[in-house]
Amino acid sequence: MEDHGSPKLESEASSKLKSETQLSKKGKMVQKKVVMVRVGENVSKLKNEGMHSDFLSWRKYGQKPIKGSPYPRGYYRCSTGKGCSAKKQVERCKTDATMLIVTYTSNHNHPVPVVLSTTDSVQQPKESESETETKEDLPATSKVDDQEWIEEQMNHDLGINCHQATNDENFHYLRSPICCSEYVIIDQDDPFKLNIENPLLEEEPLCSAHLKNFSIPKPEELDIFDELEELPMSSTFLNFTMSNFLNERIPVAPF
DNA sequence: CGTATTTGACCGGCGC
DNA sequence: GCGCCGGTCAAATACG
Repeated sequence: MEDHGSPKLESEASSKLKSETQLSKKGKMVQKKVVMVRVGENVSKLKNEGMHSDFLSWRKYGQKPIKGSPYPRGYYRCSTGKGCSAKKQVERCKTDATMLIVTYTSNHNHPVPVVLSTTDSVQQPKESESETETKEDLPATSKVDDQEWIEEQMNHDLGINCHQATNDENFHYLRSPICCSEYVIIDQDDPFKLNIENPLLEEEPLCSAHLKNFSIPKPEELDIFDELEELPMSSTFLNFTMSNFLNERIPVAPF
């Protein structure tokens, strides 16, 4: 779809990922990771990054209105690797339109490109993941664009408050939710419940004040949110997604 | 023209 | 057993 002509001011502010393995309806153990991503007003702009915002190519194969939520849920399948069964679902939090709920299921059956900081290069993928990280599999369209865009966004939106991201070593952590505001761990059973109750939301993390400027949903913005195909993926989200999806490691910085 | 996205239809699981 | 709901498929459409 078309974006809404908004300037490149995407304002995702934070994300949090929870990963777990759970039994599917069929009794199979499936890995499921739920990420909440706080996005700002300009989510529509992110459409350009939506399909490869986590350095993978995601192909949308469905969208459904979800009971109890005013926003539809989008279904995406990894198209980076042939036959890759990795999927993700993207929906907007019914209680906070600025929050995106991204659920990852299945594993990638191909090397997952990681364009993270040098710190990530130290991390090793879990054996169970059966994934090897290389940067060779990067979609040509995302490799450069995302990096450039991420840096631009960080300098614009977060870097001011959270330090200037000027080198790779800082890259990862500077973009972490720890620095950059609200994030919520989603419970598989009732994500919205935790969204409301999570004390973290009330603690006003470091940069939340700044980020809230982007987070206050205005009526016209909510209209935009109705278009879930506009995938507001965040650079913060990228880092968490990639690092956790592969390594189950969340860098925790002291508050 | 090839590829990605949209969207209605279809299917299976679950609760009543 | 039936209806609801979530997830997937696939044809049509849009886009580069």
